[in-house]
Amino acid sequence: MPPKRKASTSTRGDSSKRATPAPSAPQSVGSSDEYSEEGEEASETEAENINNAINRFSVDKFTQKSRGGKSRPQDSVSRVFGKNDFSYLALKPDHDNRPLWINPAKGRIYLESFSPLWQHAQDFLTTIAEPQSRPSFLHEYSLTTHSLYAAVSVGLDPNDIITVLDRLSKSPIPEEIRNFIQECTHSYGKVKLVLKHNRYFVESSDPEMLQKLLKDEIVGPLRIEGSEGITKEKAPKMGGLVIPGTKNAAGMKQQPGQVPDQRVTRDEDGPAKEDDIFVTLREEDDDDDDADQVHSFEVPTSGVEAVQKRCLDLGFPVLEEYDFRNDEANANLDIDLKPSAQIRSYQEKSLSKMFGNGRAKSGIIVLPCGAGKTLVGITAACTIKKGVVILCTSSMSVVQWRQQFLQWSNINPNDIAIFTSDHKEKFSRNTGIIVSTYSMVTQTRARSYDAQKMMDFLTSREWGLMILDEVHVVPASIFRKVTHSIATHSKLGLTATLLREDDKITDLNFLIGPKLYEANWMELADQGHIAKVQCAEVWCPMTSEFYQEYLNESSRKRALLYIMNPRKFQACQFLIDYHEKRGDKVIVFSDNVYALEKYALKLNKAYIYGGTPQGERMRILENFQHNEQVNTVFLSKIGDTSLDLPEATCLIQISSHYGSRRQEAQRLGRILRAKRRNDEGFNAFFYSLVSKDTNEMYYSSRRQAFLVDQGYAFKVITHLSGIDQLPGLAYATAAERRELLQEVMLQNETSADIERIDGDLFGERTGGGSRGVGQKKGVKRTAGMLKDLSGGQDMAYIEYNKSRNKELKGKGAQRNPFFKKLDRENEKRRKQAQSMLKD
DNA sequence: GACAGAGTAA
DNA sequence: TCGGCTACTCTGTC
Repeated sequence: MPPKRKASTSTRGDSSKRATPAPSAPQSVGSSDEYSEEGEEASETEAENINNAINRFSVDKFTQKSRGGKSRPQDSVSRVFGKNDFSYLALKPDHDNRPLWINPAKGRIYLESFSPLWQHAQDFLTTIAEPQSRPSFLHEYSLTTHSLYAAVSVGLDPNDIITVLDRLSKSPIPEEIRNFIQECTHSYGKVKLVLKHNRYFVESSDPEMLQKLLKDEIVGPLRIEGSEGITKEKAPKMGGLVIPGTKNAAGMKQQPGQVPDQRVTRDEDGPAKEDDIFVTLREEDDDDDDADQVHSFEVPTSGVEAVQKRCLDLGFPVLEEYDFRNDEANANLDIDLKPSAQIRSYQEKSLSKMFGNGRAKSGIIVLPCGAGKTLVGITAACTIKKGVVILCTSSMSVVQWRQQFLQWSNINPNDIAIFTSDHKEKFSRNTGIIVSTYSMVTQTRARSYDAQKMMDFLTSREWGLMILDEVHVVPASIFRKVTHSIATHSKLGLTATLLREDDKITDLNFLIGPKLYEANWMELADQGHIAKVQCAEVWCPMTSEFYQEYLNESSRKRALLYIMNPRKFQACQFLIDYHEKRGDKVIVFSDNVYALEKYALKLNKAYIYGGTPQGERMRILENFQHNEQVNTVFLSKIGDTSLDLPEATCLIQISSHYGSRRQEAQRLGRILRAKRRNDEGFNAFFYSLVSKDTNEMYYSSRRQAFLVDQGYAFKVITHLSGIDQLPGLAYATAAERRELLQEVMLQNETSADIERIDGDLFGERTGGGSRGVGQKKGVKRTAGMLKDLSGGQDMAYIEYNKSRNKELKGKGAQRNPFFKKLDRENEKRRKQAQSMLKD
């Protein structure tokens, strides 16, 4: 088989799996003759399958034509692409100069990122479509109803969308896409949800639309009797709104002739004619129907979510806008950005989407961690200048938000209050900012007296803005209540990773609002706003002892084995040593607290997990940040969300939560804000330690999907050169490794079932049957034997291991005392390890 | 300030 | 694809 052809086809096979579309390139595909000389070999690969299909083509050619449905022109390889054959789409003569391919069946848009028009096209596409995958050369976007709603909400006209799309596309816009855009956009903004005096009203200037809703089986019954009314409303003008920290409110609203902001266009040098792509988009909003009559009816607070969801399903999404400049009912808050706070171009872009027409639109802004999400939130608050509620996931980030507010704005410290379990402050004046956690606000059980009073305060008034940090958690069943239990005129969701492993993420479209802006990570890295990162996956072989146990354990217990793999430990030790010598600050992540503690104590490093008291967390982080001696810190998954670790430059991941893409991305985000990022050739490092030939490999690939979509490339490291020469390498001898294995197995069984310890160490062995997987008895027994050989049943061995003996003593009586003792033990050791930090 | 207990996310 | 398991946060009591 000619290698050349094989290579080319397999490339196509691979790429179609990820970003590359191969959408409609009839000319580029060879004729059937070229392929027909291929032999009929057994199909091993996908590429092979494709070839076989091509070979069969001559037979299928006629049957296919006679098949019903639309008759599209077919060519030699149409059969292969099936529904994805778009060869009927004609290419424009100058298609080479245009960067977009469009898939009419799925609404997917593919952008050639090497095109000179790339920058323009990207700005446009992020406005009208959702980025799916942005690797080096070809970016994939998806045109969805939500993305189109968002586009219209920032002031784009459907015809403009089609015009610009057409200008950028290699082929004329397919009919399907035109219709889709028209349909999605024409009813947008017809229905509004308005908060007035703590009551919600559904408003529309079109009485028919309202009638339609009142007749709807879901919305109708929710109406509060006798609340229909007609009001006159004057639509506000955009003019004069300036987002603090920016030169002007910019974004889509620049005057056609105006020279665009330098910072925004710094690295754009496309042909001059392309600047007018956006001219059509910069026209003023069609607020022609100013002073229109508005019809409305009231819905109860509890019904708001249902109404929003229903309207979205019906195809007229509810618009939530806050005309804060004309709001006289709520007191103004005295707040402004400090002059020193300079907003970056992408922050400005995202804010201009939010305040695009002079009012505040609810929605979500997606920025990588370290790119200044907090500052975006603060700027939004400074623009609206009304009462603000900020919700975070942990008490730690509550403190940080407050600090950031004090740092970037001139807010009076008395006007910004914290509401968590141990701080229940109130602001002294009639309006202010409250920072709290989701769980504090959604708490359903009995509250302490103070907390209840605080909640009453929160729910009894109207707020101008609610900032939802880490907004991807909101769709979770109880957190979503916050969106309506606190009355607010606008909502701003912030997150780095708009991802969940379940399908609730789309709920955010009606819980909060559309995605207003999503940054491109690679671009921010190129511009020096976030650090460049080298990603690597380190493959650590399992030692034979560990692998033996691994093969014989039920899946649940396997995890601990591959996390505690001595080779992984060594790799971790080596990498820490290597990077500390380079002067890096290293964070090690472990999802598993047992492993976290084990690693940290063995390597004599500080660690933080959920049980670490607030004060101690602060102290450790403080030291990590400023103390030259403390260059490594171990974090449990508490570090995934909301910890602010400005100076880390290297990250090592030793265990993680299954295939959670969010976690991976969030962790990576921890090193993106490195201050040295602008040094020549500076790189941050992200290592994922994976035990070879275990489930971890599979999870790891799943986890990386998001980052790969963001354009990151993972290198695979199979050998760390010099690791064997490292002085003081842990678990270098077989004896040490056996001891570790023994400990791990014990721990393993301890957490799984306390009774087992008796059987394992003191009781009689009852063969394979007692240990879970019954089917593989023969193998199990062998494993038991191996374990015995390794010292498991040997009392002498146990005597050597004093601390373990102590634990075993406690174990005999009851279940709980054992755990208590174990915990106390761990606590003691932990304190010892960390007391060194206090000096 | 420590601890138990409950509820939640993922 | 599903469900388990773990970590985390908050409350209230001592």
